[in-house]
Amino acid sequence: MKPIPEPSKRRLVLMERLLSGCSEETLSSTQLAKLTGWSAALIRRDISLLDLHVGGGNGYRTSELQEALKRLLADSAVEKKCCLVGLGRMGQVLLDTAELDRSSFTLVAGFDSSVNRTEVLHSTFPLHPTTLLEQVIESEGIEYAILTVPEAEAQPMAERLCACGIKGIVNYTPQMLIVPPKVVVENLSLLTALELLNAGTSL
Amino acid sequence: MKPIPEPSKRRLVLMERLLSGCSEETLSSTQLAKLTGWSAALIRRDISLLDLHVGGGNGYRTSELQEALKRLLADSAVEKKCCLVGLGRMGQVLLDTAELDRSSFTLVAGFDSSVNRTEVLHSTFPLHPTTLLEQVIESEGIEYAILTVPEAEAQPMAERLCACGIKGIVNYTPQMLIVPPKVVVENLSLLTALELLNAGTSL
DNA sequence: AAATATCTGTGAAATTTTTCACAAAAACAG
DNA sequence: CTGTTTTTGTGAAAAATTTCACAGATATTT
Repeated sequence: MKPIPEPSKRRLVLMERLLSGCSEETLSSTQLAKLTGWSAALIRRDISLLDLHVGGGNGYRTSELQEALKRLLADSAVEKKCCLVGLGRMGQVLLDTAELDRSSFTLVAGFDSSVNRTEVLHSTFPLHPTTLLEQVIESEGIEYAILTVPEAEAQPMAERLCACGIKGIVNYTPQMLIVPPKVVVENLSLLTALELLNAGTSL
Repeated sequence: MKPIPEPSKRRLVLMERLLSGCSEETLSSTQLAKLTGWSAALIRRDISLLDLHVGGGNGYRTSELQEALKRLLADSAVEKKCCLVGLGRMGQVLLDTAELDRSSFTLVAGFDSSVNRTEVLHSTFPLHPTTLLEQVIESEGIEYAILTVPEAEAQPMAERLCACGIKGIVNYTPQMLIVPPKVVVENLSLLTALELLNAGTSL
């Protein structure tokens, strides 16, 4: 498949999120431009990556567009297994989040260095001590990790995750992770986000 | 001040985060390239935006570089006031996060539609019912909002925030927010992050 | 202090991304 | 069915970003 430009990927993901909360029957590139703030031409070129070919006339049928986006972005039917590493306050909130329910991502394991926590906490999927990290990730075929450990443990834990073949990490700590080129990281720390906001408004 | 390219901003923010957990005395562009995965030339051009002018020889002094980054990114000494909108499970975790402690961002108010919550929860800063949102934001001069309300309330709440002059929103909901061009949004939802990871590894 | 080695800062080239502009496709009206 | 309107999809131009390559600056060695 032809490679998709990095900026386009980010926009397509956001567009899919936009559509999931949109009630319009059809949407033209101009309408989408109004909603997103991106130019209509850019939106058309992004969507052209989906090979929809609706031609002219009315814009895109919302459901069709969203379906195509989901197909491209989440490989649709294929379930992607994820694990939660660190079951402190933040980890516990994510334990039973409904956010992934209608997606192709599934939480299948949680890890914490405190056996107390892994035994006391209640969850729909199994919780293990961190000692079993490598073993469980490999046997379950887990692809993505959600990192919610204390800042000081973030880098060492990232290294263990990379060593056992994880493909991507959602990093909730403010520490920037150093990982091999193959591994992708998305940073979700509050501090990083605020710095980006501030850079966006004032620079 | 000359405008900073969008991709550079994101890298500079991450570089600042990297340095905060780095023990080296000095760092050359080549070393930084190894750590970050970006090219050395790109790193030099990004850093040149800081007007450091260390010349040749050894690389950059880590502390000096970090200081310059902080100065550029967070406007250093000036405190930026933030508020937390939505005090559910996620909001409660952020209520007493230490993450912003050594930064120039300060949480100065929390809001929730349930008066029960605003009265029962304990915090170092005042918690208000959502009815007072506009009033408190304006009187306190709050610049940034952290949005942790249920998905269905995200868009209406974003509109209220924009209407009272907020400059940026950290969006913890998976819903993409529609905001005026002046307002900046950073999306921190788990689902969005996983979709981006997946797009990064497979497209 | 001269020679050598290392590294930054930056024009200029290369590449990537976005915008422009318009032909062709679809809807619709009379 | 013909003309009018709307809108997509996409070459080609423009703009933005990244890489190349090297002069010049700083450190180090002999």
